[in-house]
Amino acid sequence: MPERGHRNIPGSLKQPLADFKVGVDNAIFSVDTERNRLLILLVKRQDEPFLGQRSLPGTLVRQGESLEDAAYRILAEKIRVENLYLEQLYTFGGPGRDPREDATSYGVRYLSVSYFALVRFAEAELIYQTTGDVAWYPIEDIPKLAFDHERILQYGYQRLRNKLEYSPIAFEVLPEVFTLNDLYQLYTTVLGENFSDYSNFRSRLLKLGFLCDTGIKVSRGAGRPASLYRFDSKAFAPLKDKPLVFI
Amino acid sequence: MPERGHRNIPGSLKQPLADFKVGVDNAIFSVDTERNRLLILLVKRQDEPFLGQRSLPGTLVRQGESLEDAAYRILAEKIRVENLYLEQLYTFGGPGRDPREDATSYGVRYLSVSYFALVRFAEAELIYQTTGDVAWYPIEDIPKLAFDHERILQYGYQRLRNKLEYSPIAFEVLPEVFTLNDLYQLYTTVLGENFSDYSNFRSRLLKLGFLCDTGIKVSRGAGRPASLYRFDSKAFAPLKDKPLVFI
DNA sequence: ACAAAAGTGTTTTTTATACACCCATGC
DNA sequence: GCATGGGTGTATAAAAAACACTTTTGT
Repeated sequence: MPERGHRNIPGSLKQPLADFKVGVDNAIFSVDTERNRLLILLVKRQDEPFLGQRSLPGTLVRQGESLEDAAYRILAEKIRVENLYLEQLYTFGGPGRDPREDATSYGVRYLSVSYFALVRFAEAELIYQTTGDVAWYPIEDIPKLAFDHERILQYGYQRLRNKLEYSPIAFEVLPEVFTLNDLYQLYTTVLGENFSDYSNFRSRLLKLGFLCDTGIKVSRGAGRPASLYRFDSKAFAPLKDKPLVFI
Repeated sequence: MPERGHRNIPGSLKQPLADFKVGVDNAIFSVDTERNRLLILLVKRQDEPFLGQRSLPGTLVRQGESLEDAAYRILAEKIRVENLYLEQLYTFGGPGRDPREDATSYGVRYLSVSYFALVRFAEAELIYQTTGDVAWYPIEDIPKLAFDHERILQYGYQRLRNKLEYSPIAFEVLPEVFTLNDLYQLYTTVLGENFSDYSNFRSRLLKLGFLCDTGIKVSRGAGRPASLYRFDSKAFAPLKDKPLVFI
């Protein structure tokens, strides 16, 4: 998703360097397996610009702070969570992406390094300053967002779907033990209903050998009780860096 | 490849914002199909810090210039090329990654947005200021690089191998028409000898249906003349966004 | 007993892998 | 005519996809 435009700057053989503030914006995803919904965390902006509008949780990088530090800091301000997966997403830095930039006088620029995160929904606890300033939104029902955050969100959604197919991020976000149906629900919620048959999904994953049956059965309403499984990261290690597909 | 460390800043509840200069560094790859070598473009630094040392071609972003603009600008300063593939790679921005930063006084920070590029070797023409300031280096024989550029290079190399497997970047970098052996050589050079049998590689690619035989034969020394093929981007379009593997 | 959810197995189709072999040219 | 690289085909193994069926629970 490259940034286009601005290929030619009028009359600038030795334009002076731009000064930047660097922001970090997080696309934090979560899967509500109960209601089968993919959720994204949005905040209501408390400052100008875009005051009152929704945006991804973001912050500006402070002195002495790394990009990832800043990503963790803003995450921790909005949500309490034990388990999460976080990685860098993309950097958006074209001129004019932030209204605080003065278009004419070449003032300070605002660059955004975006991060992608996946958190465990059940244990995630939102931190409110005022009610409604932080909330989960289902991915199919996103309001208009501040800045270029819709683009970041779409980019993150794409990343989530890709990652799910070839890396074990699902286990970062499921409880310690889970049923194979929990796992399947997570996949269907993100990738859609017809990504795979349950029984094929099941046998493929078990054959890979990094899910171990705890022997414990759990009954959820009617039907036969399901086995609880655990992700065995030791057994997974040799599969790392292999061309691996889960679905 | 997340950046670690600096999780806790001593006594900083409201540290002031950091000011940044933003650099763009390009990992520009090329494949010399004649000599079967994967090459990376390096420059000899003309300024402090790391004066005289090799580095990826990089530049600082100027006023009014987008990140991608800057990437194209520095590329165009070092190399003349008609066809290329370019995409953003990763952003490195931890404190202390550039010696120009004053570690104690919290001066301006230097952030690097890296770009990955693949260019057509045969038509790429290096632009010298002084002889030897720009040169191709085989990937197995890289000197010590300035800044954290070794890390960027490794990250780019990984990206190249991944991209080659599931996206048609090879055709951006091959001549307009090419033999299937040219294509195969390119793949083996980047991915290693035993990634696939030639005849299987061949039939898989032809079955995908986006390579069309021009009918023209070309003879290279001894042996039966080979057909020249052309990449048909129209025929490829429907395969886009499909889980597609070339090798 | 029967619906509901879990789990197993079987059949068919497709794809991957490893080769053997034929073809057209230069020398 | 034979070495050299180009190109085709086949036999086997493995994986993907579709789906029928059994098991164990709650009601």
